[in-house]
Amino acid sequence: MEVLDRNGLTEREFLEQYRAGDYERPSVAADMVVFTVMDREEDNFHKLPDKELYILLIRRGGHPFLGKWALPGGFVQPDETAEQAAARELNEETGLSDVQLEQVGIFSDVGRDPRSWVISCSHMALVGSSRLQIHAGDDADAAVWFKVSYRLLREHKELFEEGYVQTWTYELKLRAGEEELAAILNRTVRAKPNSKSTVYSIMSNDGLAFDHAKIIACAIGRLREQSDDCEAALQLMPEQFTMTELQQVYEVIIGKKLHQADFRRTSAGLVAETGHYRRKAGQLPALLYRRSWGEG
Amino acid sequence: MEVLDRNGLTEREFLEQYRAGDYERPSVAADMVVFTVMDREEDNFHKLPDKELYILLIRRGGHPFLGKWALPGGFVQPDETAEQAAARELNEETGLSDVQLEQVGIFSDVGRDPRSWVISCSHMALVGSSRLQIHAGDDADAAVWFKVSYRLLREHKELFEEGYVQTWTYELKLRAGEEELAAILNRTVRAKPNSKSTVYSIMSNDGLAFDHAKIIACAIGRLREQSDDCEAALQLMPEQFTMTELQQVYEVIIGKKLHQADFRRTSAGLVAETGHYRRKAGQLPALLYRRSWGEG
DNA sequence: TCAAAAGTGTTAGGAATACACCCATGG
DNA sequence: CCATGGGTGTATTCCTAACACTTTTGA
Repeated sequence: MEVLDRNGLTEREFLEQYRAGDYERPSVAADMVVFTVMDREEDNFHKLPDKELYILLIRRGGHPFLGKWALPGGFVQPDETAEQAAARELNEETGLSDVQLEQVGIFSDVGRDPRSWVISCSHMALVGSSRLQIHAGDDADAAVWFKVSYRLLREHKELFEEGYVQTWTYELKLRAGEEELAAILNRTVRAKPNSKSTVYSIMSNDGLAFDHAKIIACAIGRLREQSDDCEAALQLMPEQFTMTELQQVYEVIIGKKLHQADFRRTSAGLVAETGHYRRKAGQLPALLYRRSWGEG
Repeated sequence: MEVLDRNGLTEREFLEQYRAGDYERPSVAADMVVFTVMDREEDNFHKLPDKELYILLIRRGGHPFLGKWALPGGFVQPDETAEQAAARELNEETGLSDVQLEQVGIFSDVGRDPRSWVISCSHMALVGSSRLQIHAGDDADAAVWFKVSYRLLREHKELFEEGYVQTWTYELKLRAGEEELAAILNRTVRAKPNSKSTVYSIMSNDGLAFDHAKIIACAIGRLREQSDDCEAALQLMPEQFTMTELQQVYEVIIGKKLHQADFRRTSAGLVAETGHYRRKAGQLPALLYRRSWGEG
């Protein structure tokens, strides 16, 4: 059935004569916060290596922010979705494919890119360290893993008659060799009877390009809050692992310690015994587990 | 300190000579799913009016999708964030301001707009029905509240060696007077050892423009899952309300019934008694409550 | 010998859930 | 009178956090 618009055109005729308006359009970048967890060297022969959270950054080779560090990413092209663009960029830069990408959000602050109008469509990904070594070095001249430290400095809450304003101040520190980047971020929640909004803002920033400190903070926040079970941790594990290793990775992700017995109980449904054991100096042999898709 | 790039330019010199590349750029639309809860007429003098969930749609007056219904929204402009654009559009179309806007996500499927490359940056908002009547009619010639029905039709899970695929099929029905829109949507989760992704897809669609059925489904899903307390419901309430009213609104949002005594216990910390009573025919007078920011 | 991890068991407290009541109202 | 909501009390189940304890290993 042909429907005519006010100019008497059918939809097909309309589309044929359609020319995109010449108003201004933004570039849309797909940026990525790629997380991994790696071991720290340990001296004590008894202790298992501690796990630490890392993200991938790339040193900028041109203006603006020349020499600063930025999230990997690139521009979305007309023949792909934002997710596909992120996956493509990740593959080009690290050789990785088949990783879970999750949207973090849109970052569209005015002036966030001094060159021109660029909106960032940010994603996060979790990549197991066992998969990393395979592809290291591709485009990795300037791509470096930075150890993440993200901690709450202070919290402030002010009550008003009709709501409240609560501010959390975080310190973000990223370290790789000599390089040390730091930023202070505020997360502000403004609650009124009919609205409640969360806003991140950068208070200080040393070494990170654009508003990427904000994107990283959002991603870490998301990582911590969304992980109510160890789903996320399981994505970072190799095929076989001990329960303690899984727990360590999970603890690094959510940023707090758990009790061993309880962790084993709650995550029992997500893993299965392999029957093999891992032997380590000075300790009891540990049963190796694998991911299980049991009856979920 | 002046850093020079490979062309010997300072950052300032670089930015002065910078011209945006002439590769293709998308238009970025800020679309909105505006929810409200309204009463249904009741015949029984004893019963309180039932609450029902509504969303706001606008009839398209031009190609493409002429005559179909679409989410309110508009294009993001260079001097505003995506959030601000959504707030501005909402204000222009309904007169509402000061509402909570939350990001639902980016929708960038290739070909989602037949005219040209348009990416939708979607938000959702909760608006109390008491605030609606004030501003009705502004631009509301074509803006209509549709009653929402969103229910699970079937669920399917298939296990593989290395993961599983789980699909939920939902029926989305929107009704306003004679107008009835319907869509069938699939939510598919693909889990593999190192990735887990959720994808929505439209199986059938009668009356909704673009991929807006998908956006609506995402927003409803978000609404239901995120609401672990009645925070969201409180945003829809007028200044004073009875606990039963609050419970009704909350039940409509999450799509299930709760027990009265338990609801009162769990939400006790979020409200405070006003001391006033509401009298209704055939019932005990009910204590009116207001929102409270107590010691949260 | 001993620090550290592997592994199992028990307990107390709190939240969620389910019922079971009684009260007041006005068509 | 009585359907309906207003409001309170209480038993039960479930989950979680916290603690306690034993075993094994190799430098």
